[in-house]
Parts: sequence; structure tokens; C-alpha cells
Amino acid sequence: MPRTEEQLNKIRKDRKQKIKDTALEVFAAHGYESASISMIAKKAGVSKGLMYNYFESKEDLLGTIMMEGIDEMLPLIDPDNDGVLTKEEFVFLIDESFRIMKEKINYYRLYFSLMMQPSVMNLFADKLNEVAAPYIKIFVDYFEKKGSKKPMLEAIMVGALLDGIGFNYAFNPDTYPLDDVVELVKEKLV
Amino acid sequence: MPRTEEQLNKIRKDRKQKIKDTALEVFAAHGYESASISMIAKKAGVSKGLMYNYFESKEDLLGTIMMEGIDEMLPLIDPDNDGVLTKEEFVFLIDESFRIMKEKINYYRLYFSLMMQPSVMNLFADKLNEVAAPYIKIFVDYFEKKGSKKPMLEAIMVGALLDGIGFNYAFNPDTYPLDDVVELVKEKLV
Amino acid sequence: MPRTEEQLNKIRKDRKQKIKDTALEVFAAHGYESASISMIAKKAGVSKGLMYNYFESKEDLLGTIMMEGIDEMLPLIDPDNDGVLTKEEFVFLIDESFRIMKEKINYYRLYFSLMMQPSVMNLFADKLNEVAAPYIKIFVDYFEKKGSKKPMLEAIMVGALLDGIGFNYAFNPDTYPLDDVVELVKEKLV
Amino acid sequence: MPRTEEQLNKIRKDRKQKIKDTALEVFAAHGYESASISMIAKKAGVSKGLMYNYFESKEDLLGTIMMEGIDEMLPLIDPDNDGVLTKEEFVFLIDESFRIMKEKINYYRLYFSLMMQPSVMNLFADKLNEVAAPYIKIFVDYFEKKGSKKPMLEAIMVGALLDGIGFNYAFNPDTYPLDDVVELVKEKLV
DNA sequence: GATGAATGAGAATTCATTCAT
DNA sequence: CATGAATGAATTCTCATTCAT
Repeated sequence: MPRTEEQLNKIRKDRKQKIKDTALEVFAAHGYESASISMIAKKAGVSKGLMYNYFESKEDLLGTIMMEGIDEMLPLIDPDNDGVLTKEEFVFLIDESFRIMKEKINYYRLYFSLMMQPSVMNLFADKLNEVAAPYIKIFVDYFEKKGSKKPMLEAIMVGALLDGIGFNYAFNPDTYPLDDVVELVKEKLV
Repeated sequence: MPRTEEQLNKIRKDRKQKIKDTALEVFAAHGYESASISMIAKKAGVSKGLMYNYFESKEDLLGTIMMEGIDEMLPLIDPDNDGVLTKEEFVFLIDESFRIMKEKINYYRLYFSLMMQPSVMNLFADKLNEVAAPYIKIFVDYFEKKGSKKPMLEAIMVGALLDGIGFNYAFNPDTYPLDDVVELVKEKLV
Repeated sequence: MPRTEEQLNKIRKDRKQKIKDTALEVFAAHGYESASISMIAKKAGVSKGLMYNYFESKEDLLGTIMMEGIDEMLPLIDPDNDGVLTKEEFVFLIDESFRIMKEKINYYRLYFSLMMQPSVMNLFADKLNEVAAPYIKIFVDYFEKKGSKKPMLEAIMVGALLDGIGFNYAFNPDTYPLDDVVELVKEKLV
Repeated sequence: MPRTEEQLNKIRKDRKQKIKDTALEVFAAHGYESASISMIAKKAGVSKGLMYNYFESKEDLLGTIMMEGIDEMLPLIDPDNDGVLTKEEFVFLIDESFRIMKEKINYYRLYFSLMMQPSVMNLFADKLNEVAAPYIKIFVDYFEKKGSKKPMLEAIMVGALLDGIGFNYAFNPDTYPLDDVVELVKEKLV
């Protein structure tokens, strides 16, 4: 009995996901350039040729992974946020951010490893801004409410702090005292 | 008549420097893997072959650049530091760090772009630690003196903050308000 | 529809054999160092890249060819030999040796051309010894039985004689009177 | 005081000899293709450029070495030989041949390593024949005198034997029992 | 759809040779 | 004459991508 259309779709979907997951792993571990399609195909248990059935090119594979990674981070920002963040919400936002980071450490490694290459990052600039902008806005609002004189600058600084912690953690996830640092950050900021 | 030893030394020194400068630029702009020896040679105005007269391999070229970059950063740390940092010294250290960063922005781009690749970074881990360790020590001392309960954690957090600012600045040197952020950091920390 | 495992095996086997055959020819004609992968690929009618689908490196290609060549020579030695060689067996051994040499002239050319390079030959020393040792043993036994005072030395001398004939024949296969010389050798030795 | 013409000539001659000696050593040890001009220049203590002052090309250097090597072997053959070789003269010829071989082992290694490459050997074919021909003639004469039915074939066989001994010795000069083998050869032949 | 053999452009590297000094 | 910096063609090898089956 031939497979139904539905079954085929599920197979396709699962396999595509498997390829993306594997590619992310390999990209994160070796860097985008050093990772080869062969390596990914073998690790994902599919043929090289099949990769091109699902993705137009290595660059497309990278693009899809990065775009989806960004998309997954978007809902993190409170959609009901009315611009007036309470302390509790602020703390929650930070906690969530680092929870996601731990969970999606490979995404972060990939982003960090590519951010210095304008030729690559330009492709994702707009999308990344979609994630960063609301963050900045929330931080600005928060510091404004707290009566800060330079809320934008404070927001930028906090952004840098969170990036820095993420970078250090991504560089050395095994020994970095992420949770303790995050606690300290919250203490300082609220 | 052959050139004098002195002439040769000058030629060699100049050429080698020219190659290193160009390579750093290209590495920083495209990433180590994506940058090709051809690209660097062309930009430096020398033949591909000559590159190998001065450096054993692409990896050796990278290594030399990174090592020298680190060496240039070492003297930044006050060698007479007795472990008791005054506010003024602390501020000076931060100022110096960012002054160097602006001046050596390409080094930072290169470091940041390579840090997620363990296979590369392990080669420089020891040397990098030579730079980072005194920083951490100074920060710890400083926060201890200030009566902090968790001086180590605070030092780690400040390290992350500085890294984050550097990363953001390196990502977008043209529009990042580095000076203002640094001012704010100093305000907050002292 | 993908090819069956069987089809693939046949393709791989055939192609690999074609490459080995061509490479042996080219190595034997130009010498290992002077023969280029391009040259072999073109002559074999495949792309350069494909060479590396079948052999890890030029050295691996050489190694495979030499090892297989040696393996083909091993069965030549009478496996039932009980150490007591009759005249007839001795003559047969010599005949066989030169029959193989004529058939596998390119192998011999390759071996002779590489034997003066210790860096290469060391890789095959053990394997070559597997071929040479039984020969020597048989010769020693034979001369012992004949009542020779210095059977080992006679064996070494005969070995040199056979090598020399092979070398001269390989050097000039078109005009060397191999068969006549072999006849004379047999006459002298038995 | 400037050097006299004569002194200059001597310097030139000595240096040229030094280069040839070194090149022979390096060629014999690594093989012609694998030996580089740089390697030879450094080992000879001269600059790369100077090499081309004395030899037109790497091939010319090889050619000169091989030609001179052959020339040195020519006088070995008894110039007064009237075609009637006594046993004593025959034995002396063989002794001399192997004495030269021991002394000039590097020449032999070089010849043996190149003989399978027609593109190289054709350049020296005529010259080599000048050496080989009188040998063959002498051997033929000798065996004729001894009443052999096939003196030419015997001469060819003896030639092969001597070549084979040389080849084996050159392959492994440290452990090959050259002297004993030579003694045995003389015993058998006279 | 699925496979992996096959391609070819391009990368790093080597080295004989040239030439300004 | 002498030097070694400089060149460029050739070499080995890699890998994203294509395509016959």
C-alpha cells in the first residue's frame, strides 16, 4: 500500500528537520566554512544528493537555520508588553533569555562565529534587528521608567552585557558560571 | 653585488609586515577560512609564492598575527600593579582597553570570529590566558577592596560587559556609540 | 531510483581497477615523482577529483599498487614446498619468476625505480621481505642439498643474478634476449 | 690586491666541484625529482642564484654529474687490452669494478634510480653505451677464449650478475656482503 | 524520490628559475 | 660575481554541486 500524501509530508518534514539539526550541530562545532556537506549528510544519515532536495545550497541551508533560529527567539518578547515593564517582568525576560541561550547554545555559537563576516551577516541583518529592536525598546522603556537620564545608553550597555555573558558562556559552556552571573546581573539591574 | 645584510633585513621586515597587515585586514573582513592566500597576496601586491617565503603556511600566518596581537596587548596591564587598584587606575585601565580596541579593531574582529572554533583557539589558549588572567585578577582585587561579597563573580561580569561592548563595537564600528557606552560603564563601576 | 549495491560495487571496482592500471603504467613510464595525478586522470579518462574518491592521496595510490603487486607475486612460491627442492621444481620456479616478470613488467619497473629511495621503500620493506625471504630460503635449501660449502652466499648470488636480469630486461624490454639468458641461467645452475 | 686570473679559476673550479659533489649526494639520497635546488645550494654553502652561474638548469646539473661519472668509469677498462684477457686480468677487472662501485656508490644509486625513466636515460644512452660496450666485448672475448658456445649470452649474463650485485649492494650498502659475493663470483667465473 | 559517482573550480603549497641590487 | 627576494606555473588535494540510474 503506497504511503498517503500525509505520511510523505511527515517523512519530508522530519527529514528536513533532522538535516537542519545536524547541520546546526556541525556548523556550531567546526564553523560554517569548515563544515562540509558530506560531513553533515553522513551524520544525518542521508545521501549528499538528498541534501539538495531539501536545500538549494549550503548557503541556503545556513540561511534557513539562522532564520528559523531567529524566529524561535522572537516570541520570547512579551507580546502583550504595553511598554511598561514591571521589575518582575524584566527579571523574567532576562531569565528567559538565558534559559533559551542554554537550550539553543548551538545557535548562539553559530551566530557569534559568523557575526564578524559582513558578507554573511548582511543577509540576516533585517531579521536580527526584528529580534534586537524590541529588546532595546523594552530596556529603554524600563530605564526611562526608572528615571534614568540616558535610557538608550543604559539599554545599549545592558545589551552588551547580555551579549558578553552569552559569548563567554558559548565559548566555554562547561565551566562558565552562567547561573551565578545571571543572578548577579539581575541583582544589579533591578 | 649582493645587497647588504642590512638592506635585506629591511626588505624582509617591511614585506613581512605588509603581508601581516594585509592578512589581518582580509582575515578580519572575510573570516580566516574564507580568506584565501591569493586574495591576501593580490591585496598586498606580492605573488602567492612569496607568501611562503615569509610564512610556512596559512596557519602559520594566522598564528603569527594572533600571537603578535596578543603580545601587543600584554603591556597594557600595569606591570607595577601591586594588587591595590585605585579608582583612577581602574578607570585608566578601562580607557586604555577601549583605546586599544579602537586602534586594533581588526585584531578583535579576528579573535571574535575564531573564538567559537576550539580547534583554532586551543592553539592560542595559553597565550590568551596570559592576557586575560591579570585582568581578572585586577578586577577581583578591585572589587574585594570595594567590599564586594562576590568579587570573583563581579569580575566575571565586568569581563563579560567589556567583551560584550567590544563585540558589539567590532560588529558595527561605524555607528556604535562606543565612547558614550564606555563613559557610562565607568560611571556605573566606580 | 538509486543504483543497486551490486551495480555500485561493479562501478567502483571497475573504476578503481582502471585507475590503478593507468597509474601503474604512468608511474612505470615516468617515475613516481614525475607522474602527476592530472596525467593519470586524463589517461584514465576520469576527472582529477574522482581520483580522490578512490584513493586518499597519491601516496595511497602508489601504496595500493605496490602492495597488490607484491600480493600477486606471493602465490608464485610453491606453498607445498617441503624444503627439498628437486631440480625440476627449481627450474620451474625460475621459469615462473621470469614469466611473471614479463607479464608484470610495469610492476618491476616501478619497484626498481623506487628501490633507491629509502623513504619510500621503508613503507614496503616488510611486505617485500615476505616475498624475498621464501625465495632465499628455497635457494639456500637447494644449494645445501647440492652440497655447497656456502649455500647462503650462493643464494645471495643467484638472487643478484635474477635481479640483474630483471633490471636489464626492465630497462630495455624490447631488445633484451630474456628467454635465452634465462635458458643459460638454468643450464648453469642445475 | 685583486686575485689573479689563476686564483679565480681555481675558486671557480673548486666551487663547481663542491656543487656537483653535494648535488650527487642529495640526488642519491632523495632521488632527482625530490631533491630541490634550494636543498643542494644550502648544503653546498652557496646561494641559489650562484647555482645558475655554474649550471644552466637542474637538468644540466644532473647531466653534468652523470656524464662525468661515466667518464670516470671509462679508464677502468684496460686501454691496452688486446682482446686476449688472461684469467688474472679478468679477475682484476671484476675487482676494480666493485672497488669503484664502493667508492662511487652514490653514482650507482643515482643511475639505478633513473634508469627506468626513458625520458632521462635517453640523454645518456650513447655515453653509457661507451662504458658498457667494451665491458661486453671483453667478456665476449673472454668466454670465446674459454671455448664457450654462446659467448655473447654468457657475457650478457655476467653483465646482469654484476648489475644485480651492484643493485643489491646500492640498495643496502650497510649489510650486503659485497666482498664475499664478489669472491664467490670470481670463483665461479674463472 | 534517493543515491553516490563524477565533475570542475579553486585552494594551499612547492620550486625551478630570474633579476635587481 | 653573488645574493636571495620574487615570480608563476604546476602540483596535490577539497568540496559544493550535478546527474545518470
